[in-house]
Amino acid sequence: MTKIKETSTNFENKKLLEDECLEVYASGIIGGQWTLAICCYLINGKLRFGELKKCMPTITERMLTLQLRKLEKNKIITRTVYAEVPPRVEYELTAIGYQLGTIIGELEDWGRKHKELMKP
Amino acid sequence: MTKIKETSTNFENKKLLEDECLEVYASGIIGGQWTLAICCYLINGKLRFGELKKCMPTITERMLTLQLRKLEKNKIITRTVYAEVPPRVEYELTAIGYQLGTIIGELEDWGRKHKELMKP
DNA sequence: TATGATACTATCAAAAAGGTAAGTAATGAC
DNA sequence: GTCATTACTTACCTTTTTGATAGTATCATA
Repeated sequence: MTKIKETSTNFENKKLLEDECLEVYASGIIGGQWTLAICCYLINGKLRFGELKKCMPTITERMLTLQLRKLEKNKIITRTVYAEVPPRVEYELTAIGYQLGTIIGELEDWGRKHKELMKP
Repeated sequence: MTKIKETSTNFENKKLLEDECLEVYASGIIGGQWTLAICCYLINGKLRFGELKKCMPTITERMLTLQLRKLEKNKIITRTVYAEVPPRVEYELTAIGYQLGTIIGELEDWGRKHKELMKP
């Protein structure tokens, strides 16, 4: 998750697919390794950087930052900085972010069924 | 998409997240670059390898094979080989595969809204 | 005998994603 | 003056995913 090379075949392919396939487009936005997890925690209300980190003890600060930036850029969350020391920054889902709730619920149900199916 | 290193931190992190978060688990299964697209085409009925390829002209045969194998391993699709020459292989969604229909629909709706929102 | 169709495999290289570790800025508490 | 706190940033490295290209098997047809 650094800069992407806008000349790669990979980049072209992604763009083409997302252009003609809204579900691929959507999954590209919420599809990062930690993205959905972050949204899950935020769906219960805003959280600070450090609180999110505590929710996901294995994420590195770098990754958390990158994911949050990406989510912010995609208008899934808002970022509010309070001019205090030490700094306080709060993250909250936007309207369209909260609308992921349904999808998250569906994924959860489907995931449960699927996991059950794969058990034996 | 070849063999994974089961000792990497990355692998550990994924496993942990998927263990405690069913939506992350689910998104891991349908989250590949071409996975959802394949499912979308299959949702209208079974297709042959070559037909899928025609649906997605930019996918390489290697990638298509890899994705189909992964989907098969995860019991999202079935693979039927007919003993003919030249060979004929058909892919079809399983029951749990077809149940992705709801999620795909939701993703589509959300994607449309989101795309609209990002326009200006 | 050569060609074509189909559904793959096998290598190798490139790109993207993720991890490690160290450093920064501001300020209040000690 | 040193330390702790918080939310990062930076540089570098490893792992994972994806792409490019060429090759395989089988038989029917030309």
